[in-house]
Amino acid sequence: MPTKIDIPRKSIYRLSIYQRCLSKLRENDVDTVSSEALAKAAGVKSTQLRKDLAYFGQFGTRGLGYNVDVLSKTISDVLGHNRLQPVILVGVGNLGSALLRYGGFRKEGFEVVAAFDLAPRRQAELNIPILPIVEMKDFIGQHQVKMAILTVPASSAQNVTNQMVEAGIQAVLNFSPTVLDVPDHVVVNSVDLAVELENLSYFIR
Amino acid sequence: MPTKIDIPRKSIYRLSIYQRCLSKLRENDVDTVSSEALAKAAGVKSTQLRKDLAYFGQFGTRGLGYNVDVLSKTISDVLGHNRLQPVILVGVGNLGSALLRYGGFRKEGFEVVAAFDLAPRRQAELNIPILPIVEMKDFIGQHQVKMAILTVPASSAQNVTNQMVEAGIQAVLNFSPTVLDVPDHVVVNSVDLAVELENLSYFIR
DNA sequence: AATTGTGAATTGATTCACAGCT
DNA sequence: AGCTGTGAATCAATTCACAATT
Repeated sequence: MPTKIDIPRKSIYRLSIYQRCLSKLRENDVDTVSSEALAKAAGVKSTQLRKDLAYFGQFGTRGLGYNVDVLSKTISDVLGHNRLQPVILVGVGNLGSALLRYGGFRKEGFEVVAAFDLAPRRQAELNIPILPIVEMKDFIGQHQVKMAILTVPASSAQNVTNQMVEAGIQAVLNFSPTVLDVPDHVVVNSVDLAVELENLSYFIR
Repeated sequence: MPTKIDIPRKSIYRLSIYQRCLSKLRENDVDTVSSEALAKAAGVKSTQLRKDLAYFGQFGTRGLGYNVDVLSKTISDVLGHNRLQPVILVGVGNLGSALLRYGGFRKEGFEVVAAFDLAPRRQAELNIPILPIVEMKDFIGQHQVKMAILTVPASSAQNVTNQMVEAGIQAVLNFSPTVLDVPDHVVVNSVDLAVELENLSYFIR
């Protein structure tokens, strides 16, 4: 794992966006696209798109643009997003169970293989096991799970996170409204709905 | 509205985080806090916290720190987050109805006053009206709603957004996996779950 | 002629270092 | 003595400008 560390996280985010735009182009049987056009679809400047791609190599043809298939494949490779990645979800409340039903993850390459809760209730319509949280550590170890979605209340978020990290989780998508303290080798992305709303409300007159 | 435009959006985000940490301190009857301590709780450097606050004025006492109540009140004022802000939610699918049930918004100062869907089904357990989307424009106008949560499929997101903006919506919290095109006076914050996961997967070995 | 790829310039955000209060 | 507030310095990200390539 050589250079991963010094590529801006924002560039990685944007790669995912470019990827999505490329899929749309592919559906429409477009096979070549300029940085100008792709950047417009992704809502960024064309120079930024080119700089983002430059971190990983050269994929375009001057005078012509990018081959949609090639670029799409390349970005998939870079994002390491080729094999199905197993994920667990912890905290089967309102938000947690909605995300389980949502299911849009699978086609993006993620499979929620199990969910955990302090007091798991059977949910017939979901076809994944909902297990008591005491079994979480063993499960993570046995199934070599590296990613987790955290949808527990703020009060237990840090505690649950500690357990997950101890068991080997390396990446957490955190929906709990709290700041998580994790060791350096663990990555956390937080989505805080209240903060997003608050932020918006600042900008309206 | 003079200076709003040149304060970094990231600072505004962090204000919300500070606010949450302050609430926790208040619950514990702490009445003074240093920038060092508060910054630690928020997961940032103390100089950054002080710089963030400096955009709005001087609220601390040198040698002592900040008064928790005063600072909390001040941040509320800055965020314009004092009166209950009405919000609509559009797209009552899995994610949409989960957010409606979630309800954590109210205590943060936001009230979801109505939800809209192409084919609204009555949902007894929710005590807000779920209305057909054709009534959205009138509703926005009549109730002077300025904020919307968008949870429709990507394919209709832009179309629905155009209608909302025409009716007077000024801020959108977008969960649809697509880039929205809006006029300058409208703010969009996007939460893209698949992108967040993809981003994490890049950083695990 | 068109469009990429990239050093240089610019703009923006963070951190440092310390003067100024209490 | 301790801690805030802030100009200066550093670090990071974006945009410009244009040479290189098809």
